[in-house]
Amino acid sequence: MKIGYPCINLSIGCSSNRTFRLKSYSENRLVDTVTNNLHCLWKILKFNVFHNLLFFRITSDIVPFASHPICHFDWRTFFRSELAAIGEYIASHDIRISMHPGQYNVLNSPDNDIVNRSIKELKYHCDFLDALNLNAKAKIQIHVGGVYKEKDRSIMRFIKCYQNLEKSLKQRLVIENDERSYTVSDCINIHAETGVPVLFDVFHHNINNAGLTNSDALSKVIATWSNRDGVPMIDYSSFKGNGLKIGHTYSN
DNA sequence: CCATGTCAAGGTCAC
DNA sequence: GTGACCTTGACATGG
Repeated sequence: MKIGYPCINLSIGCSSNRTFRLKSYSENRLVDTVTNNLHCLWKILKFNVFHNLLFFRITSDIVPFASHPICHFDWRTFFRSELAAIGEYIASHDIRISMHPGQYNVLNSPDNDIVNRSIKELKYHCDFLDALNLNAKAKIQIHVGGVYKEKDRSIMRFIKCYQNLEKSLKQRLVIENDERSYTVSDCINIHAETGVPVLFDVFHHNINNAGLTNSDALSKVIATWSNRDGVPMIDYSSFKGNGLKIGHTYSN
């Protein structure tokens, strides 16, 4: 089993999440920021290897505004050698990688523009992992999306959209149960139609479990991961007594 | 220099 | 109907 954490390392004094305001966008600003972010990512990964933390979620901010219409910069070519070097380090130390695009990615929205923007953003994540030359075990985790007061049809829209995604993206995409709308059981049903692996978020499940125990949920989600997808990923986080969220760990 | 309002984006719920 | 919340930090403005 591998254990890790998402995005931010509080111990080494750099951030791979650095970004800037859209208003201050420029190519120079982007290059500066991505240079910093990749450099810091590299430091984080080395720190992680030293501490035997072989699972890491790379921040979506690693290339700010990558899928925004304002960005025409070919960052994959510009940073080719750095990206390849980081990818090689990841592969040689057998580090497991995930990414988790934010809540604005909604593949089942009734609004086509929102769906298309979401696909573009997911493609950026896919491009980044591709640029690291990582195999299909490096995953992109998303939630199913909105309910729109018609859950069955909303699930159908997700399935249709997923089926029409290009293969390279489908190979990396996994869905995660959320705390409100789509439970593990819902995700398992979507898996049955699409084959998409289900990432088990224990914390969300304990808020909204639809009568399924942790251990039943666990055995069901594990079965959705094939050899090509790698060891199943689990998202585990906890609350401090006062209700503040104190952190995440992940295992796989 | 520091405090604090705001940041690309959607959906849901409390009020 | 408005605003807080979501993975949370960090940018950017005004003092």
